[in-house]
Amino acid sequence: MTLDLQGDELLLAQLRELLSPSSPAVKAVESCDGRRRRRRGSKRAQDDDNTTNNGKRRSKKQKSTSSFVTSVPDFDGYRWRKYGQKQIEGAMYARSYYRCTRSAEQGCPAKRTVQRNDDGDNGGAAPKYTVVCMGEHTCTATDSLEAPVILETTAVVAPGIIGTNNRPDEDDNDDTFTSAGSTTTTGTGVESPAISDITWSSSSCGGDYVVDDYGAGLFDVHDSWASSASLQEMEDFTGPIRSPVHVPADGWTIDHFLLQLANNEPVSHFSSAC
DNA sequence: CGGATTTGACCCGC
DNA sequence: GCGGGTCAAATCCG
Repeated sequence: MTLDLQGDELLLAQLRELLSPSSPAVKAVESCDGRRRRRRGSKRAQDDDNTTNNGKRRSKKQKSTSSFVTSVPDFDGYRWRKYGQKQIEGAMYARSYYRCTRSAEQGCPAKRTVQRNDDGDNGGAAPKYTVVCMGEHTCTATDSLEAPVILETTAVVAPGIIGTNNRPDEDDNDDTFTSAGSTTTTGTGVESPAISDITWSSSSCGGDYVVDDYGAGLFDVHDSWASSASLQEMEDFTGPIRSPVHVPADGWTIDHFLLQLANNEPVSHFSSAC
């Protein structure tokens, strides 16, 4: 994955630019550098006697975590709500903390952190992000807008999915892409997340392992299809799914996919529809 | 107006 | 004590 990858990422970047106007995430970025947010004081220091010590603190250990590296971190099929951002020691970019938007309604424990990799120069292409998922989704997708549909190509993007910033020229808060905001639905709410050359690893079963080749092979790039299929068509997922789209089985969630990858199992849900 | 984001402070494991 | 993870008020934005 050297030259081809760069080409793919170039294409990705171009697609991002094409679709970015529809992305609220980009707006967020723009607003970020456009005007500085006013400092807001936290009242914590004043009334911390009853606001912080009410036993609501987390337990730091998460049972199962899985991580992967992707240039499209906002792919997931779920909606995420950002609840924190932190500059990590030794990391060039801040780490963002997300939890499932249904954590409140349905008590979904799923969380994830997204951190842009310090991969320096990648030719202005999409930067890579390390996404660490913690906990599994217990929320149902029935009432949500997410009906994960995996495209086979890394270059294919869902409406709004890639509208995230991924701007290599941002140096500080460019990981403020919004996963939640990017999950714009089209009609039936069918979503078509795209995975771009992901590198998976899992610590859920002890010991990390990387499935770089696996992921790369799974989501092989089909430039020809990606470029021949018009973006308009791709945006219209209310209709029948086109052949290059892999439709997951019932009850599929990204977690299943994560688990399968983590267990080095064949991803049977992704039957080749080509 | 309600949901999402920002961000400083706080908590807690190591 | 340090640093990562979380909280929650303030703010933004559609």
